[in-house]
Amino acid sequence: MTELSASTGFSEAANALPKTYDSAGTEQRWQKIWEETGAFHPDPNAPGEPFSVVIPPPNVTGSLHMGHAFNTSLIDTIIRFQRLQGRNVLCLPGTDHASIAVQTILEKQLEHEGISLNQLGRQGFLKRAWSWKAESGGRIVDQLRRLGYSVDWKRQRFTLDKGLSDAVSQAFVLLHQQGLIYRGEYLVNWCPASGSAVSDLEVEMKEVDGYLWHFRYPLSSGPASDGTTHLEVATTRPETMLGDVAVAVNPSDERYSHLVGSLLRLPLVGREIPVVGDDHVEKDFGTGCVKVTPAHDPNDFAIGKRHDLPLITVMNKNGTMNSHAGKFEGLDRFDARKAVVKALEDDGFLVKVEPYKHSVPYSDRGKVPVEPLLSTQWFVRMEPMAARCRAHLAKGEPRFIPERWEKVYRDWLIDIRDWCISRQLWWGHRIPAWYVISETDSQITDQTPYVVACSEDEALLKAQDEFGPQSEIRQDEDVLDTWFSSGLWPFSTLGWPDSSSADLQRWYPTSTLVTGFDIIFFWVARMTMMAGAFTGRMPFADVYIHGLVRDEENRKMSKSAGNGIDPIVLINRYGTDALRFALVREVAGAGQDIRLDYDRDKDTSVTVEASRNFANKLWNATRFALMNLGSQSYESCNDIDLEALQLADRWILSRLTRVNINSASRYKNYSLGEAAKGLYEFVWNDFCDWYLELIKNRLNPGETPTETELADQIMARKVLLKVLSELLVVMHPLMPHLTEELWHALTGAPETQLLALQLWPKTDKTYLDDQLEASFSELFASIRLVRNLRAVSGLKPSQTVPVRFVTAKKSLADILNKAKNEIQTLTRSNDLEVLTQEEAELRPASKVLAGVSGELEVLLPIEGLVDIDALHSRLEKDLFKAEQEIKALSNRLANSNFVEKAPTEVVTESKAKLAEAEVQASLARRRLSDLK
RNA sequence: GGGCGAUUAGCUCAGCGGUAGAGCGCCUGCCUUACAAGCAGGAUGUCCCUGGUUCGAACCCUGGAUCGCCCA
Repeated sequence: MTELSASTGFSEAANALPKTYDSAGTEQRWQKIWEETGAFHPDPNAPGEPFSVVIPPPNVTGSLHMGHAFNTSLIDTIIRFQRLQGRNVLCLPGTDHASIAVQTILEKQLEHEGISLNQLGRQGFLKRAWSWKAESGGRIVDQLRRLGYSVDWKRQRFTLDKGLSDAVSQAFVLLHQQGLIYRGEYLVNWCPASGSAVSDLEVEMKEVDGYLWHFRYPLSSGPASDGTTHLEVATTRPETMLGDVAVAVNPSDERYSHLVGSLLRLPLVGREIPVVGDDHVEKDFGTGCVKVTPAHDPNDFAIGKRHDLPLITVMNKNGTMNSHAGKFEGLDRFDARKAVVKALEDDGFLVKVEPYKHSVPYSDRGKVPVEPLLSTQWFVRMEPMAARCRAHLAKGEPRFIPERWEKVYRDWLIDIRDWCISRQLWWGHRIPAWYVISETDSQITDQTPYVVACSEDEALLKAQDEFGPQSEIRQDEDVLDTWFSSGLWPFSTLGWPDSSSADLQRWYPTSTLVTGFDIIFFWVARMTMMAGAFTGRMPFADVYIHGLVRDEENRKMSKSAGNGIDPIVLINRYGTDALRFALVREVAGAGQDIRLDYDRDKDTSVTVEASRNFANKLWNATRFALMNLGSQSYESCNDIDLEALQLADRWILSRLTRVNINSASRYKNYSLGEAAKGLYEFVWNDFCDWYLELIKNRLNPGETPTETELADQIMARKVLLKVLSELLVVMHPLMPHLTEELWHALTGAPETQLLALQLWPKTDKTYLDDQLEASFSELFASIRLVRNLRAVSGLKPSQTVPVRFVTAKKSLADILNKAKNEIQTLTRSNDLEVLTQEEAELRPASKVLAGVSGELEVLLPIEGLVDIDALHSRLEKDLFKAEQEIKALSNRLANSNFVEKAPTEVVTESKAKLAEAEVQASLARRRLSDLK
């Protein structure tokens, strides 16, 4: 426990605190101290059960957005909690090179500057890319710091670091050795905008309004026996007809089956193409005849395979038509579409055009339709890797929270297609494959032999060994898909492939992965597959999946949509802790998206503002405590005699213990929103509204206090210290800066001693007292009743009044009697009595203010100066409510089915409620008649 | 075509078998020596529709509507 110079004087500390919480100064100061003291730089040899997290590395594409702030808030809350639990916590930060995204940004810049890629060259381009990385990465890391992220900056990694790049080469080599990586010519998703192949996951299907063009393909040998002269095909992509190699019909389609085997003459091109029968053709779709372009459509590619058809590619990689397109060569694919339609129409082959809604594959990054294109690429064989993941999943590894995401993950691992990993880009990990060029006259073709190795030297040795000492080699020009390196992140960052790495041994597998549902396939599944292949284990025990941050119109926030909110703007306005608390508090248990309100003109958010106000509430509660703690030593709060406590003390300690236990289990079980909401209620309602108000008198006993009063003051101070100091620890994961600041103010601990590294307060279940809490609920309701009565009848707030409570309920009378002093203060009463019904009857029946609630009647025996009408309507409302309840309850109890079948507790409870409502109604009736 | 969410107070969302809750907003009083970023009091709902199960349904089950997402 903290050493504290006994009487430094809390009031001095209080004087040092301004009236409102200044987030900016406080936050940056603690961020600096945390980092400089190495608070979050763990030693692998330190004691404590390990707990580790690798953060989802942000792309170095500019700056952070709200989604990162959200993810960060959740992770940091979790790891700070685990640290308070005494675990040896590593949270490893870093950034991702984001191959295609960064290259796109840079190419745009170059285009803007009028510099061509060829001019700049690969090396020149990479130089620019690295300087962009320095700038963007630096900005992102600064932003992460401003979120108060308790990560170990000394272990910060970047996916293109030496170590991580070596890991990528090693992984590639190993997969290749195992036959899981292969090279070959296949139809891939070609993004003409970025000039690269992309994976299936980087393609998004979009519904677009297009047309269905119907064309006539004539039979080349004249009319058939039944007089058929042509077949009609329908297509949404006329320009591809230049590459048609067949027309397919369903063999069971009576209209066409006899034509299977006949030849058609392809219009414009003149090529003879066969009619083939294929079961996959839908008879009911269009005309039932499908043009087959195997080199430009995945389905057609499959048909082509089945019928051994040739592949004719009619486009270049930049999306223009090539020499196979004849007179259309050089046209952009969309211009070619118009030209082809026009030509077919002119030649009389166009039958009709109908508007048609269909799905078009778009490139995620390039924002243009992808072109299925035949090209030679590198692939990872997915099925064996997925099978291993499925086997782990069957054992519950990893565990998904919320559970439903497990199904999403599992379904994707079934029927998985191979992963195209090569990208025709410069920024990224160059593929560690070298072609033996001496074998093929330095022309690299599909048949060129190659070697795969971790370095050029090693590759050369391999090549010479295999192809002779004269062998020359040249490295593949392409880079790897960014997700290839991201897949290694949980272990490459910890030192893999060096299995002797202390970090790897200590912290791998990691404990929890926290990420958005949008990258379950891209990232989570890739990590589990890679980890399975290289470490034999799943890379994390738990996967906590959260939703996305949406804007006020429920749109996903993104840079491209231009609706992103810069978290720093909100931090500047409200403080980091306020933003974090607001985000975490919004999280629902089921992992829904969260919607953040934001006024773009004013840069304000009422959600975050509410959290800022909450921070200020806690700030002022602590300030109040400091003003009232006198010379009470901080340590003394550990010495509390439960028996000697006042009821209010025992009540707040019961509440504190409860919130402590609940918070711990909620943090642990990823119910972070629940944790935040529970603490908000405890701080604001229980602690500030009730407890602090209840003890104000005891803290200020006046000029000449009695010995009892002094003892009572000390007691209140001790409890106040205990509650507040524990509360600050429990709140710390959610509002780290504020609580660190306040904890230091309260404990006087030196800056070298940090709240962030304290231990979670021990709970003592003997403090829990259900009955007392129930009694206090009744007490509070009674106080509210008096206040309501005062307000409704227009009494001045400053006016003190006598108060009479009348009740037949013993437990209630009991607590009211015991809390007389407090009630007087909280109701501005100068004279308080608790009476039985009989005692009340003996009083003169003068005109009094009266209200009823439950089995309690409140009388304020004063006359005049009150609003009788308001009081009257208030009582009538009470009566109406009571009567409604009586009706409902007696109906229920009159139902023999209910009495027989409902659990006895419920029946008893209903009877009790009915009795209570009846008392309330009769009280209200009597008071109403008194008023007349 | 298959699947998954959502639909509750003006707004944002909790609740998930025992006759509706929070924050914000709104109304009425208060500059009460921690906090006006505050205090006290108050109003506000065919819990999307439809059947069904049940003594009892916002909650469970059928069917449907609307919005959103994922996969093909």
